[in-house]
Amino acid sequence: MILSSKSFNAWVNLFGGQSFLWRQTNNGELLHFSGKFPGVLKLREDEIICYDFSGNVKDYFGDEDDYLSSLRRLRMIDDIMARVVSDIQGVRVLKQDFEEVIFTFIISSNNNLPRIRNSVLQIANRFGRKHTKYGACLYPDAEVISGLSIDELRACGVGYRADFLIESAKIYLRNKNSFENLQEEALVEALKILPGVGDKVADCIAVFSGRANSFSPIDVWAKRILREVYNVEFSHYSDYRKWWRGKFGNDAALAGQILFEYFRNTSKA
DNA sequence: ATGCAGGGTTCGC
DNA sequence: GCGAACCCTGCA
Repeated sequence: MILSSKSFNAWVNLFGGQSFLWRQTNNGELLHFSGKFPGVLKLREDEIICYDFSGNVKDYFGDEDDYLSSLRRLRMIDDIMARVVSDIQGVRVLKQDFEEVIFTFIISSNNNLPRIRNSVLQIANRFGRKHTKYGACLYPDAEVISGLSIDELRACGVGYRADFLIESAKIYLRNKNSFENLQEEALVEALKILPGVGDKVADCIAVFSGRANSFSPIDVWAKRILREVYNVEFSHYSDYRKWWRGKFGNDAALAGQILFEYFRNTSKA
């Protein structure tokens, strides 16, 4: 499969904080060291070539036509979106494996991107199986994580989240089926039974696995941007979800990614 | 050098 | 509902 660089910004989408399961190899390719969905991307000037993905590649990266019609709708919402959408290209929302997003984003709470990435990579390298072709270690599944010790995980730099990961893995394995038919708010509420998963991480899981699109995760940056750009601020997290849905409907998840990319880089907020 | 924030959540009151 | 603690690193 081939993606156009213009309609898919690999650097932003894969390394901007939606996923922690990508890394550059020494020959410059991008490796998805996911245990569920491994594969390799080669970046050319104007296209991205996907190799050896075991699953449905198209589903993971999102459909180009859906993306373009979302952009058309977002452009018409207000002047801010009109400007932002025309300035930013190729920012999308990934549809990652549900289980893997859970067990990488638990590590993200009160943490920073380089450290999260480092922890995720260490967990893969120590406890993941090797990819048959590339020899890289792939991120372990919930089954494996549930069997690790706190010390083994702490050695990967996750700190107090080690306990969250192990306990959540056990609870997830027992309740796997209960998540299957849930989406949007119902899904984020259900996800909060997992220790280490609060409002924000639940939103990340739902949105970055493609199972919610009517809101976008609210972190410190998002709060800052929404306050300064749209002049909105709430004390209850769920009020942000309502605001997103009211403003952007089913394009809210994409709107969030595009807005944050724009205002974080250009610091025009 | 000390303090604080970093893509928050849990626990205790 | 509210504040504090949490593991650890980088940066002011």
